Amino acid sequence: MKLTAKSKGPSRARAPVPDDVHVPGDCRRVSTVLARVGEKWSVLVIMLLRRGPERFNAIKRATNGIAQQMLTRTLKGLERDGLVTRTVFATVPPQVEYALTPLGHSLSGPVQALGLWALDHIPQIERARERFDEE
Amino acid sequence: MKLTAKSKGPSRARAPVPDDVHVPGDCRRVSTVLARVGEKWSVLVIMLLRRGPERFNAIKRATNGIAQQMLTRTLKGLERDGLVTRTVFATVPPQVEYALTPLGHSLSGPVQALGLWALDHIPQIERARERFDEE
DNA sequence: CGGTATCCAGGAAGATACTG
DNA sequence: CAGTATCTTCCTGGATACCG
Repeated sequence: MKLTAKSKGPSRARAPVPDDVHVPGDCRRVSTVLARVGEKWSVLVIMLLRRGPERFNAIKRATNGIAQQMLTRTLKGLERDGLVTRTVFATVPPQVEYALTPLGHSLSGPVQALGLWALDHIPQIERARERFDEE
Repeated sequence: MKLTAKSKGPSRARAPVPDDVHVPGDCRRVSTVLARVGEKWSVLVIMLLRRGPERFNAIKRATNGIAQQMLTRTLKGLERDGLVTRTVFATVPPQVEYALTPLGHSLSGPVQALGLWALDHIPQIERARERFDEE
């Protein structure tokens, strides 16, 4: 979403450029990133990996409660987006290390900002929810 | 995500993280905010309302393609979190105006930062996805 | 105009069992 | 250790119809 822009109507209609730029295509693509951030475990893993590479079970322990397959899926999603690398060492038993890519590190900045905002305002949000739910 | 209070069932989405050791309670609460941001339409509506209050159908037109009920749900969720206000004018036909609260305005900052990051890095992410999907 | 009420498809999250 | 394979629940998003 062009974050300062106004929608103009059906994207198939035409493309007369208005006073500001709203590109529906960009909008859709940005939302795939927001969706990734909104996933339950993705951000937790990203923040964890900021401190350095970790092995599968170390991440699992650190996230405390994630189902094994959910962690597999989460890591695969992050790897697919180029946010995390997966390195297999041919040892016995096998050892797999996950690490943030530069892209992943770069994402962790804005995500951290959002997280800090949330920490700051969660009491206010939770009060609003309670008030709303009372009716 | 269902942002209604405490789910206890073991098989619910967004099951509670155990209260003990490694995951601080704040983590869980932050993730409810991230989940809201990850919803398909929430951020779009927030960004739209930054420029000023809008009526229901104006938002609907601007978001271009949202189903009416999805907009109702989205707005209700934002209202519940105290991010948006809903004002009904007793006119004929009825007129309902939605506006960002100060809390909503405040959230739009970090969200915009994340959106700009996404715009900047989407090509890189999409290339990574294509590469990954080739195998 | 601005909603509810239904119903539906798809997928996210999870529990559990098995494997190289 | 680090995964797959299966099966289940139920949430998200959406389509459609009706209402005050």
